[in-house]
Amino acid sequence: MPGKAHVTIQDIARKAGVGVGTVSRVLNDAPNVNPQTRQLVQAIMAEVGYRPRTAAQTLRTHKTHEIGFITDEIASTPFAVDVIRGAQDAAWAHGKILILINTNRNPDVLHAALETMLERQVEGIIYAAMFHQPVQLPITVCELPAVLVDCYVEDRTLPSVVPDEVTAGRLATATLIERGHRRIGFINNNEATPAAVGRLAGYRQALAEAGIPFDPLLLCPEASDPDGGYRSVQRLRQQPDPPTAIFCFNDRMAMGAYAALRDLKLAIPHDVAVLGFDNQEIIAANLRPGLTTMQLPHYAMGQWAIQYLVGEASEAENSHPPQVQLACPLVLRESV
Amino acid sequence: MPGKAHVTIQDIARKAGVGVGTVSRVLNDAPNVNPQTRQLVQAIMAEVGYRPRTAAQTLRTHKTHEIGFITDEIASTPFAVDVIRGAQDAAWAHGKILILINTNRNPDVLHAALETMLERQVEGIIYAAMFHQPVQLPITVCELPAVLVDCYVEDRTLPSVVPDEVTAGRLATATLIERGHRRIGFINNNEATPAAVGRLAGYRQALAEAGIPFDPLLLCPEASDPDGGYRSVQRLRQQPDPPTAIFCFNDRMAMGAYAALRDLKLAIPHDVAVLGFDNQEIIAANLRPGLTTMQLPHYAMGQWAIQYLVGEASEAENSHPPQVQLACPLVLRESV
DNA sequence: CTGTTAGCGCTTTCAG
DNA sequence: CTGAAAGCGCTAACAG
Repeated sequence: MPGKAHVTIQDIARKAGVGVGTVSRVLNDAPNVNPQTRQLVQAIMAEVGYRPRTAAQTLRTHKTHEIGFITDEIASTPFAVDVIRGAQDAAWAHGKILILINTNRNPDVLHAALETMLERQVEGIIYAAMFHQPVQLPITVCELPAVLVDCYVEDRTLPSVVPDEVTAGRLATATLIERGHRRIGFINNNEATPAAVGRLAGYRQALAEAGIPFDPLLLCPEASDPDGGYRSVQRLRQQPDPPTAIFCFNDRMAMGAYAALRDLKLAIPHDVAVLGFDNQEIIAANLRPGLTTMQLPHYAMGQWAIQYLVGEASEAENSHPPQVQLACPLVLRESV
Repeated sequence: MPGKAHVTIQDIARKAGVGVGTVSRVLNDAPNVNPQTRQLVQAIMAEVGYRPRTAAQTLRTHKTHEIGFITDEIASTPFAVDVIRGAQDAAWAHGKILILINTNRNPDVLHAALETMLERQVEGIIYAAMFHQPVQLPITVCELPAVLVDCYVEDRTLPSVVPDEVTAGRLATATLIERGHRRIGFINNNEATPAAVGRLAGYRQALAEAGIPFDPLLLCPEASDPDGGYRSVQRLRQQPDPPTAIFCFNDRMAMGAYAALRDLKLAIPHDVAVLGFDNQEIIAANLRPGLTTMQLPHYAMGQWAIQYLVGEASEAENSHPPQVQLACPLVLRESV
């Protein structure tokens, strides 16, 4: 007598003195079952610790309740986990489970990952990049519903959800303008990413709306780290008519800006207001004074991706794959 | 004629003029197949884009190649993703795929998650906590191989992998001693976690090994945030014989220590050396001078968990579940 | 080396 | 309301 075999629907059918069909029905909460019978069957199931085998159900129904989640690289940014969290929470709420594969930016792995997911018959695929960027994907993705998170394909043939960089840049700048500032410096990332381009557009838009002319002297493209922020502030403050407020591409640059301002004996926000981007708690909440900053909608993007995938069926072949932009909330602290 | 049905092994068998058995054999790289036949079959498979259905294989073989990964809460610490990365990379290397469920510390979700994984017949379960701690788990886990990451059960009945806090505390302190310091302050977390208790033990051990008497005045239990670090340094430096080196429970406290030292016009490391814990890049690499700190083996723990699960079969009912402690490497920068 | 034949455990008509 | 029967797509003997 080998190790105890798996308890099947047959076993419990026999013990209950009913047919397997009936057992299957109570298992799936089908309505047409005699309450008495149902109770009996359930009791026996509980007693023997019966557990349906997912593989068998899947083979029969062709429903896996799985969603593939592929990332280019999980690690890079600390808040990127929020995308996973958002997706995971939403998936669980919808009775779906997440299959996770990290490609480490390796095209071969990506290809294999896609293949694996196709073989598993996942119900949809989420491809998440760790920062807002255009991507190229093997066409295979098209074989089933897919959503891009924090990235998009140039030809827009795949649905995608990204942060609304322009509005965020505009909101950040407008916040500074509302505080009475007219000379607002923008320390931008010197790489032409969607984030840099979008936020700059938003910055100019806010300026225009307030009737403030754009001054190229106030724009500082730099390396997106603390040093870049430090150098930019030095440069900015050397000008004849220096900015009284500074909008930084990210919190790390803002960190450098704080250091530069301190070295220049300038008080925040009294002498110069500073506004960051990313809301990296470790920086934003711990800087003195607390850094006012914009928050990326990572959790919301992960959530949206799942919701789109789950609801997609009802939309039946929508003409254009949606290209959604999610708002970046302002996190107000004491630096403006 | 409905939407094209899935291409099965039967289809390709027919097209190739062979039996399904043969097709199955080439699919599984079985040795006993005529090279000619194999090529033919493979060609046809490629041509029609055949893809084996995982569910069918699983139902038949009872092998899922899945490993469940359960976390208590993904978000809290930014470096926690490294555990996932380590596990994911190792899993992929072993042909296993990860099923991810985040419980948000909800016992009901945990229970349901376990149930789901059992139904899926995962080959093993990893339960990862987001910081080193004892945990309680429903016994269900015992039904299949499980590994605890960054946590353990009090009775040690489940294998677990955690950071070697004692050795880390000893190494950190010894590093300071080597630099010639005799008065070494330890700003510890004021909660009695394994990390706090272990590192303190290591601190005392290193002191003892160097023949330096332990001075309770140099021990500062505090809230593990920048403010706690700031306050501690103020207190420590007020003493008649103040420490010339400070070991901080984490980088955030070290961040506060830097601020306090700056306010006291004390230079790092010239006047006072500072050593942190966690190697949170955003802090450690950006502080001036760069913070020397200890690194938690997150990636390695995730990796170890998978390797244990995969290799476990060969160990055949080992008497005691292993309780592994992984080393925390020292990351040398300029603060000591 | 290869075709045939049983099922894996479950769902789903189809008759009662 | 319920039992019986037919597979889902694949693997694994078992005879050739």
